[in-house]
Amino acid sequence: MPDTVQTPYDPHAYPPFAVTVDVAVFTIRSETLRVLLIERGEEPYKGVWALPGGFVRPDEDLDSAAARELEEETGVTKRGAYLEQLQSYGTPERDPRMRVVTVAYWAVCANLALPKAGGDAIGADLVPVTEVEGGYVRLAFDHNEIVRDALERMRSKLEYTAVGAKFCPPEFTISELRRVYEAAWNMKLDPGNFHRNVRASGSFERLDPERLVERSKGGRPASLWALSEGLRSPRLPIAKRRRFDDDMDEP
Amino acid sequence: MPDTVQTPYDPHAYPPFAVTVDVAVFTIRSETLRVLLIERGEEPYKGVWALPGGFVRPDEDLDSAAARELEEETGVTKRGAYLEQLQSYGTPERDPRMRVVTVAYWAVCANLALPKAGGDAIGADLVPVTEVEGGYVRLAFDHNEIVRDALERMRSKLEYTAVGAKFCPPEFTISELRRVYEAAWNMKLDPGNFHRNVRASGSFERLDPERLVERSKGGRPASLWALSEGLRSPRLPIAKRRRFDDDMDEP
DNA sequence: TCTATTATTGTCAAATATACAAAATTTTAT
DNA sequence: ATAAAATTTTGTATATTTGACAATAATAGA
Repeated sequence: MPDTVQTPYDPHAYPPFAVTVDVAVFTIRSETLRVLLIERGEEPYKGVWALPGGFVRPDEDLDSAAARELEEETGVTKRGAYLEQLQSYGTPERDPRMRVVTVAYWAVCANLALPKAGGDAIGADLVPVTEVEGGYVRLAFDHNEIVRDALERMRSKLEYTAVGAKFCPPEFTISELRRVYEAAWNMKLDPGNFHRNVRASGSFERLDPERLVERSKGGRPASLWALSEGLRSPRLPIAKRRRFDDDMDEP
Repeated sequence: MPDTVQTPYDPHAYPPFAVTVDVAVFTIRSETLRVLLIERGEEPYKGVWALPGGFVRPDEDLDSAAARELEEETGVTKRGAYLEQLQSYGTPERDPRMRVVTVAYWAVCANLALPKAGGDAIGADLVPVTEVEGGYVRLAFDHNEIVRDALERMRSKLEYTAVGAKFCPPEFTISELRRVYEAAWNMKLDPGNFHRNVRASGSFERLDPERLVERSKGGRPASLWALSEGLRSPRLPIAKRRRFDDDMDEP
């Protein structure tokens, strides 16, 4: 810009920032979409629930820092999960200590073990996202906003990618996958139509002529399926987020 | 994590980072989608083309910093453009001077004036994105990657939001809007179907019984349209990115 | 006036989605 | 053992949406 005589800012004084990563880890437990929260053991916000996260190390990539935080809190390595950058948050007052910009990530894990407190956390839990979205759980910093944005991104990605499979173990039935969508979107989906969409998406493949029983409760045994290769974008959406009768919320 | 006796990292030593914003400003000029680039006047990468950007000031919001950079380089205020955060880039070696994390934004402007050099730029230009995507223009830092990601996000948002209208002046014809899509996706769209989709999207409204002529070349005069209110998500996609005969590239 | 050009509306067939029925194959209850 | 219920899977009829393209409208320019 046309810098006049008096420049209000010296571009050579790089203002010092701290940079952190925070990760919204989603999983499904007892038919409920949950987010991993830790209870902070240090000021600021000591004793308050927050997303797992921490400072990016001097020689560490942002993605690596997020993967490290993910593994520290869950024991799950990057290969066993889906991890994607969301966006950054950096209002000047978001951390009372100093100027901190956080790079937020979201992750999806299958069958997350009940987390143990560790590091600077005095507690940890898998909290139903309805409690966060409903405002019943107040999080530290701007983490309520981050969770809201992460949920929106995750729910939207379910429509046109195969990321939903990351909520399941490597081998899963189509009904198990459908229950992922039903928990994440809080709505019922038609089993027949969902089945057809999964097959047509081209993102999944049936495991040989196997059958699965164990999943109790009677009914015809289901075939096992797996992600066909990596996590490519499927040609067709797995499911559209539209209403299907039932007592659940509308989208 | 189960911190053992020897912790490999002291969490109280906040590693100092510099934080910048970089903005990929898109516009359309002579039927061509272009991105605003500046020629750096300072080391590193002096004389190399780069995205406009700069350091976030100590008391400045990230969005404000991006809006400031946008206005400094284009003279366009946030109200006249669309500005959205993309994501952050922070590999340790991306800036040879020091550890810099950049928060990338993308913006859409209508009728951008040919930019003047200013500040730490010795040149500026609106470069066709094909030259950047084709690898004919090598940008400073990781800005080639940022432009690629910004393009992908922008093109994808054209499908299900009304952001394309921001390439046009406040009042525009449906054909002008169609040419935005055609330039951005590098493909022809069927005029009739596009017209129907715009009307059905619910994101635009026709300006009273006005007509427009001036847009030379003969033909029936077109109605003027405008974004109906802010930039909400339309109920229906404006256009699907599928082929329509012609000599342009396939999607 | 006649032709070319662009805008707008309309039409029809193909593709897709939705609702729902039916068949297959198991567990659980009687 | 038999019946009933549950669950997966395939199929089908209808409605909706899309894509291709025709038809009409309204102008500029020759």
